[in-house]
Amino acid sequence: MAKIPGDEPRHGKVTMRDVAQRAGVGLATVSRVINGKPGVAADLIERVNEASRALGYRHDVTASSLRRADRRTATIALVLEDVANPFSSALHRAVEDAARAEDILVLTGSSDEHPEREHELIDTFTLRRVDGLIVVPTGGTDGQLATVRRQGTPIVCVDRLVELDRVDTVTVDNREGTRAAVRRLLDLGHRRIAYLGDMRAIWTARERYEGYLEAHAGAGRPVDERLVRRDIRSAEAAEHAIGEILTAVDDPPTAVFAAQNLLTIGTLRTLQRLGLHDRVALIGFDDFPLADMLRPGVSVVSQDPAEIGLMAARLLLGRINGGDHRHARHAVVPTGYIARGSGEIPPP
Amino acid sequence: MAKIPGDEPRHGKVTMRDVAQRAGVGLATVSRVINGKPGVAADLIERVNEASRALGYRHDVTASSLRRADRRTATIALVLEDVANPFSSALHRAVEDAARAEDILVLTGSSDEHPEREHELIDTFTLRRVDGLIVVPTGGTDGQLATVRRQGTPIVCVDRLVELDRVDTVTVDNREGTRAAVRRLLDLGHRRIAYLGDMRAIWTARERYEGYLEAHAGAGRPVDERLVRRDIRSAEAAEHAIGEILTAVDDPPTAVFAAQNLLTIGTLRTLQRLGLHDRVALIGFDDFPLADMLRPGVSVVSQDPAEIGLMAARLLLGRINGGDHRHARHAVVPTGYIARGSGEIPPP
DNA sequence: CTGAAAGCGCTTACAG
DNA sequence: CTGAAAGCGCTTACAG
Repeated sequence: MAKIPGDEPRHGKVTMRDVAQRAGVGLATVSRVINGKPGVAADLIERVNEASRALGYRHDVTASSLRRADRRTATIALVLEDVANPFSSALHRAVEDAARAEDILVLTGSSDEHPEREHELIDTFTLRRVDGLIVVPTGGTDGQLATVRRQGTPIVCVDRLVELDRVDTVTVDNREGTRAAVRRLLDLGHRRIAYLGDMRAIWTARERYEGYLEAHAGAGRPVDERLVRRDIRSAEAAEHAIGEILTAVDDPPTAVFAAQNLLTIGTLRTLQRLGLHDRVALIGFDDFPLADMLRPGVSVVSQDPAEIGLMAARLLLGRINGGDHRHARHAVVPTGYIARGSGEIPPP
Repeated sequence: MAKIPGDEPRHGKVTMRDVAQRAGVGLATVSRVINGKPGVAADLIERVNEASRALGYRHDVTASSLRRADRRTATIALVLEDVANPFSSALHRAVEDAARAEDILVLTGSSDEHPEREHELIDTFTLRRVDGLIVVPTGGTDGQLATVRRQGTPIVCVDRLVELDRVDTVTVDNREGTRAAVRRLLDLGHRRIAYLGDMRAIWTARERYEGYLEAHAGAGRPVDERLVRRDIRSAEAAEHAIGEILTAVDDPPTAVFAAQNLLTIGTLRTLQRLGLHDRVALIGFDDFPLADMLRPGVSVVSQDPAEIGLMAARLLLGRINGGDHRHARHAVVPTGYIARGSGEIPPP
């Protein structure tokens, strides 16, 4: 930075040394008091605190972590798909709040679902010596995660199941949430229920499809493969796919289950375009803003990203705060069902 | 953290000292090469790079910043209203991308519009010695911002105007965007246009209201105070307020301008409830997801948070990278208008 | 152009 | 219980 004449000395220049001097004690004692270590005489504690207050001393966490035995930096990192998408940002906020309660800072990064990018982020964060990592894994970095974990950094994976030694996971019950919702459609009398699913490479997508199959099996109903489209990755692709199914199949579906946000919206567009939005039932997985304002309101299987984030933060902070366990834990956060109309349309 | 027997040594333990040894040079030379400083013999550069690569050396930015004259940490901080709201998170993403291009990390925090919380965040971030600060200011921390700036940290304020020495700002043209939109309604023939506005304490809210007044003045039309409600802070309050205006006023408005996201949605709810959504025109300030899927589609004055974020990042990084100026700069990002139907409804 | 030494702000053995 | 010294991983005067 260019030096501008008017500049004051940069940042609170009062150091521990200053506090020690003013309190008339050694540097080590100040350190002990600041860190709340036991075994310091009460009057010294008093003097240090007073000097610290009088001078406006501000502890430098970064510098302290350098020599510290445990290297703690009071920082954790959060690797998301994209900080700008609603699921990610709600998760982010929940983690921020949980971390703040312990004066821990949160670093974030967006992987955009690219393993290389995720790898890079994990690399950056571990180099900055974060105390722990919460990751929505792309699936392509298991080796790296295992290594980082073995080197001592606690890790919690979120949203997708990973099976790594001492790595905790938090997921929702994708399978059960889907099964229950599809079962509702079957119970309403629907016999031909289309299914739109995300990339098979994604664990959640596979689980949700299993739920769809289980619902049919549980009701003793066959699945018509022609009503199923998987590996759909955008709203546009969903628009197209469901359009095909609705028009090209001779015996078209009377209901649709869209296994992801964007696919729900794409389906909706096509239903509106074909004028079928009041005749074909629709349930989506994952809620979205204004779903209640549409006509009909869109029924969804809802997840609670804030709850997921809180859970992940708890597991991580638990390990960081001395409770590092030998075994991996897996928390499952329940899904809900929000009936708004579209999922309650009966078959003709 | 509890030490688990199976743990490997924590983190890449190869240090600059190791590289120096392997390359057969002094520590200072390694530092010079890593930092790309001029005046090192080509063959030494080669040897250092080779040793560095062979050993898998990873530079510790945090440690380096401790002794560094400019104290740079390759970190900037972003103080948002709430990382989970769409405007904030889009801004966040844009800043992340711009910072990443220069290998700079972004710290974020949510002020929730509370000055005390904002103060705390700025405090935390400066203590961690961030190289710069991008802030969506609550308005209650001007003194702190001025001090931090004087101490040398570049600052860019976003979304709201602040007038502080050497603090840059990025805003949108709230006034002009509003004026143009309201003018459209006037040109359509509307004579009674209701106005719903956010807290007067917020600069953007005041600016938008000015735009509403200017449009009327420009068209030589009077403003009826009974159609104006300001200091509205939630969708529910907007629902209520516009309900009152539409039913209690003897000569009800034929159009509504909602000066903020939530207010637009609240208005929409009431219009739908009263069955007026196809008869009363509506324009909102700030776009929102699925606005195009509603019936009618909701017309809005749109801002581009990604553009705002990019702009802010550029101004900040410019100052950080040696271009610190004496004068404050103020960038204004233009707004757009998206016609989707609701704003195009003519008066009866 | 290059390296040995000092030092950034702190913590941690090590003596007392 | 307390303090002087060494050291965390690096950068920066300071000599050569």
